[in-house]
Amino acid sequence: MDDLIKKLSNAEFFGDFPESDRRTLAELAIPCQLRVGEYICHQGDVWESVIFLFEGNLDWVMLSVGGKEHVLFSLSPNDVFWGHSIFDDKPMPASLKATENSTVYRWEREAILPILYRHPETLWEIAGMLTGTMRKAREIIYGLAFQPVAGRLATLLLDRFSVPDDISVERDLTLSALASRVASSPEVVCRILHQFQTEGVLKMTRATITLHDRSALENLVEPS
Amino acid sequence: MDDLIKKLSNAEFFGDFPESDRRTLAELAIPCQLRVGEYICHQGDVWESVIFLFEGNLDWVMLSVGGKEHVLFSLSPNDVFWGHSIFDDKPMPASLKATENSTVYRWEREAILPILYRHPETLWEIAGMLTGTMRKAREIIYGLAFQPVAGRLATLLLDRFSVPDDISVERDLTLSALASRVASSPEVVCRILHQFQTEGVLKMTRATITLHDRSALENLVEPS
DNA sequence: AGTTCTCCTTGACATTTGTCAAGAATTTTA
DNA sequence: TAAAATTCTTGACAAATGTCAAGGAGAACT
Repeated sequence: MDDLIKKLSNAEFFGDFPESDRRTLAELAIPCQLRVGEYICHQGDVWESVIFLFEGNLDWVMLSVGGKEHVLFSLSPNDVFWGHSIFDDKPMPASLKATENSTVYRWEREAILPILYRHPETLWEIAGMLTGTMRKAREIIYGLAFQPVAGRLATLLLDRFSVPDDISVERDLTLSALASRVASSPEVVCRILHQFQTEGVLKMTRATITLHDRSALENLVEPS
Repeated sequence: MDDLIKKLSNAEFFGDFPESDRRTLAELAIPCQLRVGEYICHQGDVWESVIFLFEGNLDWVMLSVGGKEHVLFSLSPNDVFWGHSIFDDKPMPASLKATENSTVYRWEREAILPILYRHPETLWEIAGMLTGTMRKAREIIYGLAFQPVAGRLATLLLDRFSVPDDISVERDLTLSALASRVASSPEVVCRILHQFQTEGVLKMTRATITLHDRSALENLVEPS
């Protein structure tokens, strides 16, 4: 409990609240334990909740009628996520799925609104956050509309290699997981990765990927 | 001027303001006349403005490095649009381009904020509107990630034929315009439309499209 | 150690989509 | 009305992507 209060002080929105409000928040929080693969919210449900990810990892996943999945982004520990339904009472446009065993604290709209009203400036922050999400969505649309799979994959890899001097990363995503992030199939992703290897851009083992030519990836993004 | 005040009373957000605030808004408004093809805001610019579309039509257009365009949505008369930069001071992710000669009223952030602060509930409405925009973005991503061009085109046509008993619509969009809305090329759109015609789904003349089989289009959307 | 399971890899092939080019049809402009 | 510009249409071809199938490699479990 005290642990939660401490963590909340570093969280978006709640970090600027006075200690007393954070305490109230912690008291009202509904804890949820999620196993890998479990969902905390389902596409199509009206879900008027806010969550704080204490530990673990959640993917924001779109499901197609045909059963395919597209992962738009992930939540990491300390992230706060506002269910769309809170703002407009409509069904959720995607699902939140645990990719690791996760600990989540959840608030219902009715529980959190009174606290929120005490801090009008938070609403402005929320607008900023929503705008940020729209920008992310725009990047995804840009990739899908203008870039081939190789370009989207390059973007994803560059994101993983974001620390400039860290040339090696663990292969923690399966080909299927990669595919569902670039809206393609595992086979195609496999081929493109090996093509990168053939071109000397990177080197793969079963456990890691080592980047040899960052600029080659950068040139692949938005080629012309 | 009085005309503007009257129109603002039917607009989102401002419609619930007291008359006096609408008057102030009208006084502060910066009028802009746009010719077809002109832009009111450019992708990449920091643009801290709100606009009210008095007359005409604006497209929200993404430009790729390669010079291609993707139209995400359009603004119609009476629509209010909040520049992203207002909320987070970052550059605009797309451009607003006039597709007809248009009359627009614009407010700078500094001008409109004081009025906004008098109506805190408006901030909640803004959050709802931003959420709606995110839902639209999600639909676009869904189409690009899971549906072939024919499916996206079917969606677009169904949208045009939204009035159930109106079987005929004007062809006011060129093939290029259609293509830039489904992220494809004019040739491909042309072919698919003719294919629809061959299948008896619709009939085209140079000026109109007549729908013969609505359910065929509906079945094309999210096929399996 | 052996079995089972998942994941990776690759080839072959079909389908979709993009692109170029050329000519016809139409509209706009002079 | 003639000329110019745009738009539509079609064929031919290339490139990208999806899909199926089969086998191999490694990890997990018993």
